[in-house]
Amino acid sequence: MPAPESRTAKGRQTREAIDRAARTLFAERGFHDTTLADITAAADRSPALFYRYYADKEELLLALAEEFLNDELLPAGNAVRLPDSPADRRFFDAVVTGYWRMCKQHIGVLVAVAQLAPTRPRFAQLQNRFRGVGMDLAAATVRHAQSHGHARELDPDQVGAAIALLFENATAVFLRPGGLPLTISDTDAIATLATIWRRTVYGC
Amino acid sequence: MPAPESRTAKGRQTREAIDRAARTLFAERGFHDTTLADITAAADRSPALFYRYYADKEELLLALAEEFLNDELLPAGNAVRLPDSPADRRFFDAVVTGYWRMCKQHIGVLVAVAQLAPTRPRFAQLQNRFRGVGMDLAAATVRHAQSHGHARELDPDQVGAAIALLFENATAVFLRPGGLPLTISDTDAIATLATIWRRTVYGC
Amino acid sequence: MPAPESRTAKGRQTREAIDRAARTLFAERGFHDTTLADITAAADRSPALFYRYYADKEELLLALAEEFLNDELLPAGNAVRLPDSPADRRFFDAVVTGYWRMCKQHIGVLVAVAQLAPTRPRFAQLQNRFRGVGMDLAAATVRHAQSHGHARELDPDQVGAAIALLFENATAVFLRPGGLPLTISDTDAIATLATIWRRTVYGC
Amino acid sequence: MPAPESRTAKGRQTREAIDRAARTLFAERGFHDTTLADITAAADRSPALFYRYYADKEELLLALAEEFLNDELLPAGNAVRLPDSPADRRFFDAVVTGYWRMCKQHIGVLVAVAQLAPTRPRFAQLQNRFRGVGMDLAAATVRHAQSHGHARELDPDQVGAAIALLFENATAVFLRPGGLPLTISDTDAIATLATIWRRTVYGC
DNA sequence: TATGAATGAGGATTCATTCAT
DNA sequence: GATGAATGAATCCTCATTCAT
Repeated sequence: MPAPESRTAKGRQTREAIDRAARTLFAERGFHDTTLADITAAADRSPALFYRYYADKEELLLALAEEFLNDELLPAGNAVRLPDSPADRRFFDAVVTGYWRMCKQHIGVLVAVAQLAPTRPRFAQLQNRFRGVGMDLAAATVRHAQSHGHARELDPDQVGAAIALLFENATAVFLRPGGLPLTISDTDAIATLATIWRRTVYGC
Repeated sequence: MPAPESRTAKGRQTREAIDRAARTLFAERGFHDTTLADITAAADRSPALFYRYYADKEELLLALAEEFLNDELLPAGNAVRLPDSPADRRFFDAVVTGYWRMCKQHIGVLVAVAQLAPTRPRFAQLQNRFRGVGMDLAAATVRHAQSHGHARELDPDQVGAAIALLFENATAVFLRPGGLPLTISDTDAIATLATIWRRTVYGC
Repeated sequence: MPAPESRTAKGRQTREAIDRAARTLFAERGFHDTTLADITAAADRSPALFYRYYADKEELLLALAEEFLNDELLPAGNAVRLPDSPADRRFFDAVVTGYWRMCKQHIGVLVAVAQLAPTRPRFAQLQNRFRGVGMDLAAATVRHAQSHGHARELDPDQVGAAIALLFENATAVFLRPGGLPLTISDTDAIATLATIWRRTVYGC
Repeated sequence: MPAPESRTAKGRQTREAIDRAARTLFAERGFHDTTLADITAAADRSPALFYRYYADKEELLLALAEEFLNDELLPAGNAVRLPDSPADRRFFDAVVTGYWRMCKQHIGVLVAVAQLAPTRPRFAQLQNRFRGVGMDLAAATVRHAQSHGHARELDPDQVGAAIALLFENATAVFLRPGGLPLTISDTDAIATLATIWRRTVYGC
């Protein structure tokens, strides 16, 4: 039923209005507390219209998430180089900053996916693809460091996974209002994450 | 309406049956996909009986979480000592192992709280109290290390928060089936977390 | 199941505690918003105990109403004399005062009966027996006046009914807090009712 | 959620079907014994549809009552003139007849409001607005009579209130089947009420 | 494409009432 | 006589989803 590529301009506008409304509402209320009626109302459209574009609410989230993953996260992940040396603080800062910015734009989608993942295998897999980007990158930095004589004792994959999970949760928590008692600026949060990553890999 | 401490033995049994059922189901299906009917059925009781013990599903979760926090997590947190030296790997392993074990018992509650926190302030606060335990401890290890000349550049509170978020997400993910593509044994997971913590604090 | 005359003293106490609680609660919240649990809790007894004394909530109300009717209203109604003359203001004042006082004690029962009467024939009949007392008396004053040359044009029964309905509603309204925008003292209310009755019958 | 004025004709029909069903059922069974399912079934609609038009059963009653009050009772009340003289029986008959007819159309609403008023402040206030119409009018006739030398001893407001309460109860009782043991035709009831009112004011 | 109206299925919740002790 | 525990049968209400236009 959903047209693969919505033909008319009007149709595209509607779809985008729905997407935008969903992203905002997911960020504010999470997945379960956002009803389809909320979304279509926020998009100034009729409830029935939703079904011209998506089969159901999960399909919508899936589409938003895939879009984020394929259009932003994966390309960004592939473009990353590895650090030149233990002293290359620029590398860690730059990567974390980029990651942070992207997540900030799509925090609603990330939160919604995280709410569904424990229950729906489909979303668990999706979430793992998100994680994979970070895991692979972090693991690569470990291997890279090891090839230069550092961090001998570390298991690259396990450490990579842990680093990715740290980042995932940190964005989810810091990027939402009221997430923590402690208020931390974006800059500080980024610096802290970069530091932990770096010290884990290089020990300094 | 729910008697503060159910008087009779029968009542206590029922309450525990409900609690047990809820813990299991929350772990399996999360909060939103567990209905009250599911819980009472799993506890082999009538749906109406639920309301003798809890006002609603959120109240139940709150009680389970408070119990975990007050009876296990906080006492354990208070009992922890600080590491003797950078070489005191025992310290980190022991603490992480203890934390891991406790979370494993209550993973359903942790998952459910995490699902509600983005939406319900009450649960966001509760979650922060959980986090607080880890944050304080991790921050203390940073300060302790600094007082011995290590980790000068770190902000103890921010690093403490990050470490706590790492642990929170790692337990949530590793302790559930299908959480990650990568399968990691409990021992390995514990070792990895302890290592990241230690290297962040002491750089080795 | 309910013992006709509760044997033991303890039993009588319990029954009276329940009756008292019901009267109070009916007055405060009406019949439908008073649950059996409310009543037994207010009586400091267990819910199950209720059924030793009454078959259900309606039976309880019925008993309270019958008691009021048979023990107070009917005897009082029978004891009334007729007015000596058009100038006998004492008569009307005294009768209305007595009626007012009795109703004040049992306003909860009256309100509850009034709430059920539109629906349950049993209570409609009961309500009519209450009304009958006033109707008969008022009709008698009309006939009495006519036998002395007054109020020729009036139909005694119809006027009696109307006067009774006036009194019924006036007590129901004035004897409950917030009943009317206008606040009227008991004395004034009584005087006004007596006056309307008298002027209707004697025209002065 | 309920559109202010349902746009389409179909919507208006449905709303009216629900209103009609509610008026009938309230008249037959009162408020508490009429379920939403009863109403929607009588309106030949699905239960869920109710919530497109009203938030709940009380909101529905409120709307019906406001409509009656604002569209019929208040305009009629404002249009009334005062009696020319003590002999102006036409006045009293006409006013009472009009009132009687209006109430007859909406007896269900009146009964339902009366059932809720003892408990819900909102409905108590509403009921007082209904009463206000009669109270003001009756009080005005007293004042008018006093300005021509009659009824010196009466307090206009208190007598007005009492007359209004008489009418309120008389309609509630006579306009429902089985209300009284005594069967009285509409004409007789109207005549009796008019007479009591007139005699109270003018003494003849 | 778009919409207001309509619905079915399901979950939370309440309460009178009964049971076992 | 008394009680805490337990239950079945409603009822309200929500929401994703479909229909008719």
